[in-house]
Amino acid sequence: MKETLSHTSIEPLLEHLTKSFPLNEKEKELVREKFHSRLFRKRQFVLQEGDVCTQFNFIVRGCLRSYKIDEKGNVHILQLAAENNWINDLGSFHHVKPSALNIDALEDTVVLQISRDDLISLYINAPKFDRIFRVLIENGFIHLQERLLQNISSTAEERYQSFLDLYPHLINRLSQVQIAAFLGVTPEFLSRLRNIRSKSAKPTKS
Amino acid sequence: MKETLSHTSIEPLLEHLTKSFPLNEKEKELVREKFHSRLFRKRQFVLQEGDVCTQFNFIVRGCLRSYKIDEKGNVHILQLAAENNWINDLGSFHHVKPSALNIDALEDTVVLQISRDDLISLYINAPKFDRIFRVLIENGFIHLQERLLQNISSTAEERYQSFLDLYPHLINRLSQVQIAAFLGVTPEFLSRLRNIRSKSAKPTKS
DNA sequence: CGCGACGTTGATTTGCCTCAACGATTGTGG
DNA sequence: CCACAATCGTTGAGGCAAATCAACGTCGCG
Repeated sequence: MKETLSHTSIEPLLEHLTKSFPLNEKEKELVREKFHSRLFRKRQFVLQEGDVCTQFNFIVRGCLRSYKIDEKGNVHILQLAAENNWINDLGSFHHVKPSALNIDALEDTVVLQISRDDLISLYINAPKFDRIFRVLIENGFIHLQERLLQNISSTAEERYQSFLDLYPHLINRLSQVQIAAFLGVTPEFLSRLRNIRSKSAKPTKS
Repeated sequence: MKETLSHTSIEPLLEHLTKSFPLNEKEKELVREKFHSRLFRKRQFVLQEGDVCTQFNFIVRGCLRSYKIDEKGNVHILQLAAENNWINDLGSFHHVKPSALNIDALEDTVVLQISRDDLISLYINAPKFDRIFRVLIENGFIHLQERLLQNISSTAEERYQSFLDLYPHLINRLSQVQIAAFLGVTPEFLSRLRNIRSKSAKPTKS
């Protein structure tokens, strides 16, 4: 990966935003002005528990996770976010209060960030962003709802299958430990799940 | 409960909306024009699995639940919503596709409804509603995220305690069956949980 | 009044966790 | 570039939280 971010294009973000609604030149200029790129190395923190989440993060390249550590020290991954995805702690961001979450990098990752103040000024300068971010958050809400539904109504095996369907681009980029923490099972149990599956799966080439 | 809805006030909704941002008279008039009240009797469906969710529902009085029925016939409650809360299937509503959820009434319930088309016209006629609904959905997102976090990182007992803390106004209005379906445990197990708790809880009056 | 939903309790089962051990891989400092 | 440590993925044995199945008294409602 390049060491310098000077050539990091804001194009992926503009493209992503215009998917909801077309932007005029003034609005594009606002985006170019308010968002700033930043590189996070693998394992580097983007947000640490106890800190206030001050930035909205759009991922240009790489992969981040948000997670909570429970009192026993177990890691529970709330979100996995790769290219063209958003990640932050919305509650901490909006209410300007300490976050219970950590966000860190699973790979070297380039993000485009906007601060809370700049986002608010974006809303004020161009109300279209109210609409765009409304739609973005609606989509996030829908995705979160499906994950919760999955979580409360499925077995670990079904959740694993669902993960394979929904995150095909990530299965070869993440360790089993991370996948297990996302599914909400131990790595040992995920290993057993995969083992059982591979035995029962298409014994065609016998 | 009154049989007629003719006197149902739209005031609770206006009050709720102005909590985010003040509305001018024109905007209030739009709300009065676009929202319509409706009564659902206990056990009546507001939305049935397979149907498209065409309405945004704001609860004036009563209590609704959204839930999914899994292949074994078990009920999993996604949301419990009482006075001054919103409930719908946002995914079905926005993408105009069949819902996987049911919504029905746990009590006789009065809601104020707005259709998808009317909501869109609201956004077009007064962009402030883009902002208001952005904030509403942000709050819904934050709440949903906390629920998911709770769900993946806590035991049934902790979730029950959390429910007592977060929904004090509902504990005496819901049957244990409903609470269990919300917590994601069987009614039998919830009964045992309560039993153990009441034994270990303050033996002050001995 | 009768019937179906509710809340409880007991016995048994099960899905997943815990702890422990191992070889294979990764990565890192010397 | 090697040596050592750390992490990873796997497997086994045992344990626990919660589900399942069954039975029974109670209560609200039609």
